[in-house]
Amino acid sequence: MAVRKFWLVKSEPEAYSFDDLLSEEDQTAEWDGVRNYTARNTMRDDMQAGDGVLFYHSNSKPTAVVGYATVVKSGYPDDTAWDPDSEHPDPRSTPDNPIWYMVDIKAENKFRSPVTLQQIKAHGDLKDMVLVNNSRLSVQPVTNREWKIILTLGMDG
DNA sequence: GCCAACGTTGGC
DNA sequence: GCCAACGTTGGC
Repeated sequence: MAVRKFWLVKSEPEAYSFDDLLSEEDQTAEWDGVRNYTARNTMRDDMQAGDGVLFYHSNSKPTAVVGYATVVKSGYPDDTAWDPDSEHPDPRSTPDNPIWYMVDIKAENKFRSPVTLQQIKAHGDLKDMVLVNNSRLSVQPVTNREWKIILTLGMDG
């Protein structure tokens, strides 16, 4: 079995919040609509069932990791790309030649205390997080150590 | 609402 | 292949 890896996904809570994920059937949703090549590559090539996912709220008060989820289905073509009625249609992407990919994630736990960006920036062992250094990437890797620290802060903090 | 940082597009 | 212009993200 492959080594479990860890990731962070961002969402504006007004668009889709962690509570929205929790209220899905099976607390599971397709992580669709991502239209950035770096994030696409991560979902298509790297994310595997069983991996851990931190769920971050951007453009919110406060901006924070609010819970965590698990990847339940690895990368597969994002069919919303060729749906003209979807929120992020891209006519260049077709079923025969998909450009964009998504994964399925399942909510696990909501944090008792959200871990704010402010906390993360102030924490010596979290300063190197991609979140801090490339604030725009919406699907990004998290180290094993960062995962443990944030889970501890969120569940016990 | 502002604006810096970043990603993408498209002319050359 | 370069790079200027443009659009978007996201913190503040």
